[in-house]
Amino acid sequence: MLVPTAPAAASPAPSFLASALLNWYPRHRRDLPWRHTRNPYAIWLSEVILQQTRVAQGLPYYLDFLTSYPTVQDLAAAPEQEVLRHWQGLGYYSRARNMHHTAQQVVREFDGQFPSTYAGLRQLKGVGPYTAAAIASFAFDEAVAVLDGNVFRVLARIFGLHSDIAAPASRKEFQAVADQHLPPAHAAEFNQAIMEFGALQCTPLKPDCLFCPLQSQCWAFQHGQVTLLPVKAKAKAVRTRYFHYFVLRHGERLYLKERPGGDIWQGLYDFALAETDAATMSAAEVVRHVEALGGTLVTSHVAEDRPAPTLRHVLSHQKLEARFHAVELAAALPETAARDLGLRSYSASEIEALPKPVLISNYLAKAK
DNA sequence: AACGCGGGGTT
DNA sequence: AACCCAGCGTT
Repeated sequence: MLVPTAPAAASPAPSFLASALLNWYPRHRRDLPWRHTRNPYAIWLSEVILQQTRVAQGLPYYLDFLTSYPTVQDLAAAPEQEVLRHWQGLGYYSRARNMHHTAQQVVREFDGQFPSTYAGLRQLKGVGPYTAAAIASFAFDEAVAVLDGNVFRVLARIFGLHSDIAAPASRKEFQAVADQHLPPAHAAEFNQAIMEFGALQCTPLKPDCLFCPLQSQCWAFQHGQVTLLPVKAKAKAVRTRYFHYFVLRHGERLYLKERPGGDIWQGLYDFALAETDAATMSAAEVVRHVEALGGTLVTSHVAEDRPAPTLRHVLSHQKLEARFHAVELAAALPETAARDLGLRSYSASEIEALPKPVLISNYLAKAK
């Protein structure tokens, strides 16, 4: 513990950055629902939803989750599949699985109370450095600076920091600067302000430097390097994958399958799948695959004249080209074979209730 | 330190 | 088409 050389009651003068941001924030802040609460559960919910997600995209999910699960006990008591269904369309589904796990842990081990410190929050699954700092400051006024994409960008420009923000080693440098400028008595306000400033004023492209209150003190503006900062390593090229889905129908029911771990969309449901290195698949090969699944086709061939509908789906790290081969079965799949393959038949209303990737939702909406 | 993990909006 | 978003967990 450092012993202050000045009287303990005297707080240091706020930095120019803190002064400017704390003046700017109340004039420009958006009115967002999670800014009206000090409830750690609601704040945690909003922060997990907003990881790598824009406010506009996350807002309806936040409202739905608070309505469906008003308390951490409600969330903990829900089946994981139902939680994933509510999360459907938000992406990065491990967030939902971790959130559900953490809700159960908070109820079981902490009597429903969230840890009230950064270090305590950091122990929770799905709560990393950013989210722990956000909850600790917003809900408990702990003096710890948040570091997210906005903060990296603002600090890089204001102070002319040229370290690659994609490199984990840069975090220490940026965290030190952020902590240095954080006014301990206004931690929550400062954290909200610097992120909002990054989101609205100091934007990635075409920042509003003309009307920026920090213009004269901004290293990047003064040196004409606003467009060059922050420095960020380019993401590696995305790979293309070719999915061939077999949409097996028997009567009014379709066969679906829960996706395993180790790939995209863990815990969500899609159809029987063959991944190949070719975009197309011959009718004969479709028949072969279906028969390998134990399926008996109504007709021995698949119509060649009606090509399988193709949907392209872009993820940040993969490009998917998916063909949907619709097949009518003459009989239900053999029980044991279906179970070994993880395939089960579902009615339309059951399918509606299953968590599904957007790609599958899009196909079902289109095929209707 | 590097990598995998979604989906959507903006330019 | 490229970039980015209130990041985190695993290896």
